[in-house]
Amino acid sequence: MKAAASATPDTPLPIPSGKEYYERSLTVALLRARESTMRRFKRYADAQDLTLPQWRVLRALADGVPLDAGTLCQRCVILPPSLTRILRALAERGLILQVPCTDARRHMVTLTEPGKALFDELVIQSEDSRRQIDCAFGEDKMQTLLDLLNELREITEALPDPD
Amino acid sequence: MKAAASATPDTPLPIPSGKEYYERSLTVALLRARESTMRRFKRYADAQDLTLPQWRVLRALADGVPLDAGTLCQRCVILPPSLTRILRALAERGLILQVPCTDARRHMVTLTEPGKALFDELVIQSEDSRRQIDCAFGEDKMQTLLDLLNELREITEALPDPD
DNA sequence: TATTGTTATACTCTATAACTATA
DNA sequence: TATAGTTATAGAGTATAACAATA
Repeated sequence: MKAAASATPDTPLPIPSGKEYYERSLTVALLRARESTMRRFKRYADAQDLTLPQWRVLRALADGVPLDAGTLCQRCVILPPSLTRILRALAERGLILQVPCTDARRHMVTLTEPGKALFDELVIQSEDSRRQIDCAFGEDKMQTLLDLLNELREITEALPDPD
Repeated sequence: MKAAASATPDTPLPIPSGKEYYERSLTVALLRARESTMRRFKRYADAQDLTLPQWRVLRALADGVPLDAGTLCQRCVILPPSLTRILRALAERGLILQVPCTDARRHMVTLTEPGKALFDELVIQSEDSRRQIDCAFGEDKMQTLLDLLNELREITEALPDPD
């Protein structure tokens, strides 16, 4: 089988055997790491009838600072049409509230008291799972990983657009 | 607002301001890092009329070792019903082929020659984007990140099931 | 009887384009 | 005219349960 392109096309890189090669893909490693950790948290969202994107929105608003739809789309990795539905669902449950904005185009929202309470409840309920992963992996490594992930994102976002 | 639970409930942790708090979530950091990097690769999949899950399946089979549906589900983070559709679509395009297995229950597949060729083409086409991210982030850090991600996954999967 | 996949079904998210309202 | 969101619509993935075939 043909190998991956290399700096010098005359010396193609061999593709190593299965697991080894497959784990070298960054995006796959990110996906699998997320799946294995997220799986442990999803049941808390389920118990509160929240989808994971909905939980991300609550988390993004958790410190009480109102945010507009565009910022929420970016931070929560949700496309605008999805966010529209999510904001409507959360508002119907009384978990968030639209707040006026000088720019009337912007859809600015903030957590209500019940919304804050629900998020705090989720944090408390999931704390054991979080700590379990933290301990098994090591707090130092976890901090290193978080820093690397955020740095990778910032650097990648700063790269010139491929379009 | 109430803060996150802590080891000693009497001293609740304060929730720091927005970006700071939000970036402390592992699963969100994983999602955002994946989004920012994946975005650069998706167009290559689009150009070949492949969805990202389909691309993962090709990648998992790239070294030529046939795999069964269960293994593919795990490695590619795809649920069985989705994989059934994906395998059917890839087989209809002649990119994969079912191979006989002593256990007739198992759906074992391997890449065809056109399948290998298409995957190799994708690797070549996306090589520049991969190298661009690698250089901007640093090869050493990238290797560290990959190792941490795979280790986190292995450790988390080994934890006792929360169910 | 347990395991491996497939089918059925409902829901959510993804993605693009067209549209509305505001700046 | 440009920007921020919403609506419309099609398609793909998510998730559960029920089912079929094989071990």
